[in-house]
Amino acid sequence: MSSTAKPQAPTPQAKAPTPRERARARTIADIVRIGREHLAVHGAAALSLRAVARDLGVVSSAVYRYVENRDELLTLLLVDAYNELGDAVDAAVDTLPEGDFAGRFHALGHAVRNWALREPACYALLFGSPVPGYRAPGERTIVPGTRVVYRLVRNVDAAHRAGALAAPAGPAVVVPDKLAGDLAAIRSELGLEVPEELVTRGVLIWTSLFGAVSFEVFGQYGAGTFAARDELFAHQLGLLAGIIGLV
Amino acid sequence: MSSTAKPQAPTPQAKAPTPRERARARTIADIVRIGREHLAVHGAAALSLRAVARDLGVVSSAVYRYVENRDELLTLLLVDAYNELGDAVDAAVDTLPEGDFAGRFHALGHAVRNWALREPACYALLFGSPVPGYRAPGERTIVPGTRVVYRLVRNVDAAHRAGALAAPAGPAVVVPDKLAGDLAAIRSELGLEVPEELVTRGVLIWTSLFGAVSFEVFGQYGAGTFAARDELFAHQLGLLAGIIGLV
DNA sequence: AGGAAGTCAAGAGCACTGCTCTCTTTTGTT
DNA sequence: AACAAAAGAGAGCAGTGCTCTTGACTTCCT
Repeated sequence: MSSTAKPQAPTPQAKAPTPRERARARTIADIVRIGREHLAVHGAAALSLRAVARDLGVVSSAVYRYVENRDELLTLLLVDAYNELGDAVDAAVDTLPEGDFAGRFHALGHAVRNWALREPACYALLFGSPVPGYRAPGERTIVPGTRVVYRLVRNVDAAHRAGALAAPAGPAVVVPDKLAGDLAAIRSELGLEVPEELVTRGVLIWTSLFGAVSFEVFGQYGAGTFAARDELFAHQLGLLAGIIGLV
Repeated sequence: MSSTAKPQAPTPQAKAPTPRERARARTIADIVRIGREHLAVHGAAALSLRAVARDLGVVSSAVYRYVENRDELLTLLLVDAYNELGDAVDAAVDTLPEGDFAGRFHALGHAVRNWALREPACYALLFGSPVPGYRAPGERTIVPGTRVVYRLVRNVDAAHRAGALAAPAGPAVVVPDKLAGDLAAIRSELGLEVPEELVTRGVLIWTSLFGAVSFEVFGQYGAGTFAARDELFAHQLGLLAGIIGLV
């Protein structure tokens, strides 16, 4: 369970949680816990409500008292995983002082990778191919799902404000007009001071970070091609840091 | 169907394909074609042999005469998709002259993205989360699965041999010893002349390319964040080209 | 205190899946 | 024409998501 998963208060008067509500919340938490175990063992697409019910010691239809259907259980697991990843990233980043922008970037990257290797099934649920027939409800997943990228771009923005960003490496590339509109919206929504051209570089290191992690978690590197995967990833992080001027 | 899918010749005397073998090969091709349609509509995990049998106009047990089980059908689809992607990349790259290394890199990137957007389910099968319980047989998938990355690194190597690679952008990053061993093996196996440090950059642009495509295909960009996705991708390709010195 | 309302577990049932088995029909070859 | 191999049909097993009904229990309000 994620530490930031708040106990939901569906009733208007959220003052006194009745014993019934307590028992209900506890059962739902058990379902999520068992669901995560099944997810880790069998994968997302093979997540079975009946199997969860068996492990819970209850008949399959009883689970539907707590979880509307299989999709809602997936949503619960999705939010839980997003928050766990966000917590891991926050904890790793907060270890370093605010001014150590490059160190914080590396800490963020390693935190993502370590969590992904520790929970490959959860990572696949978040960043792998979408589960067929399942559509994540944005109103419940957008906020936890954007924690990592927000943390990433805010770190870059803070480095820019502090004047700690080196001149971006590589030849200057012009930002086309249509793209500039999107970037302007992002900058204003997040209150960024970093210029547009660096926002695109931030997006690139974001997608590249997860691209590297996905290739490793999903087994695209093949069996014996890379034995030194820790070093490979650290090296790639260094290159990405250079792209955006985080030295 | 991929144009490079060779008709398999299981019999020792592969001289005269009997009418029975012809009919059998045709039926298998039909199964793969219908399987691809189902893959595109319902996704990989929901691929159903019974549904394929229905569309084939045959009872479910009959398809087991042609395909050993569901996993083997997945393998057939996997190889077919790998070859289709490889063909698309080859065709796009071969449009440009051999000496236009930067143009060929951009063509490769756009070919990957265009194919992925055209066949998102196939792309998810190749580069998304692994299908639970399915293990791709390496002896059948490694060769078609490495066509794109080989084409990518060979293009970089050719550019290096031609002296067309600019000095790599960004600060110099040392390659640790353990990683150097892996890189040496890759260089000798592929007969590369490009130095180790640039091989790591090649690996980075490889993973970054597919990271960007995956984020777009798998919907990680959210609903309305990026309206100018073509421009965003082209811009990212330009940045990646700069990483490796392809100007 | 007692009844109304709400909650929960259980079980049957429907339609679907992968896969195996047996039986019958088709088909190519001799 | 006869025969053997290949292919199709159908039943069946164990599993899935999900719905519906039934009975038991708890909580709350009058």
